[in-house]
Amino acid sequence: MPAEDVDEIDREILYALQEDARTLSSSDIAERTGTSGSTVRKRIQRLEEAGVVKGYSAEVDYERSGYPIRMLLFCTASIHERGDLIPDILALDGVVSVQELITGEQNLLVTAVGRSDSDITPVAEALLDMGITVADEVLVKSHVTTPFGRFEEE
Amino acid sequence: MPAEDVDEIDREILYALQEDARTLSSSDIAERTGTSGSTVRKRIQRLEEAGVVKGYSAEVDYERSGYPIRMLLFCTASIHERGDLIPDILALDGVVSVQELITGEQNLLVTAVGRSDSDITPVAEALLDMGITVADEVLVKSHVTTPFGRFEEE
DNA sequence: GCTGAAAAATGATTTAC
DNA sequence: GTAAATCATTTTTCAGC
Repeated sequence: MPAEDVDEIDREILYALQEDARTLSSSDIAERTGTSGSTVRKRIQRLEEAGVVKGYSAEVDYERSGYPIRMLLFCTASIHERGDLIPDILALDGVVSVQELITGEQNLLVTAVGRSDSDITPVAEALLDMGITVADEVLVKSHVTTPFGRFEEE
Repeated sequence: MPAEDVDEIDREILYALQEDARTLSSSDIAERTGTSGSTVRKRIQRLEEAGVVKGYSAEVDYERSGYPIRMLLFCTASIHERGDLIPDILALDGVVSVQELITGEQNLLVTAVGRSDSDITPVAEALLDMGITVADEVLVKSHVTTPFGRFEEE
């Protein structure tokens, strides 16, 4: 499914599912798109199979669940190992996301959460053991996300 | 609901909901926790009301949906305006997340997506109009997240 | 606070158009 | 892409532990 095949109705479906992936039924979304529940159901299935929808996840406030520390680890990995290391990095306790960076000083950005700074130290050590240099650690105070659908003026 | 009141069963529920927030029913999760569907349902409600669960969202592969560019914008805002500006930043076309940074050179990290670099320019301009300095722009090649439950050895 | 069971409501699937 | 009928699930409610 090429990206061009994602049309306006698909974008509305994607937006709705980003707002509320658990409660909204296909029929609920159909009301917003002016289509039918059947159509929405088929389109969602197509979007899932195409990997446009990677999954559905609860947004957890880690701070309120006992993990108030959120740290960004800016790292450098050897460029030809970097991709292969990502699964191992994701498996480390506390790591919640990994991004490969193209421009900038470092080429990896690892985000980890913990109960205190001392939970982050093992992550940094494990990265070093993998041959990854941790160049900088930045503490995050707050983190908010928002759904994205389309650009308003096209 | 203080963070201490999130017990092991709650963490299992949170983990399950991070893995699949749309398909898993309370009864499905109950099987994994060794409790009943009724219990899981009540606990989910409690976690939602306490704000531990902020919402449920589809994880969209923006690249496959027509927005292949993902950019990190490292910014500096005046510290006493920063919090108030976040809703305005989130409202900008293409912005998908905003993080307040404590340590490091900059105090804001804005993530934006777009069809090309030229979609990011208006975001940077809008930030400047808000009095926010964009110090650095880093292009992201890939971005993966993973659920987090608890630290293995406590 | 947790459980289990019945009733009620809702969503998914199938089929045909 | 839509619509209707059927089928399967889930949520709700509540009595009981």
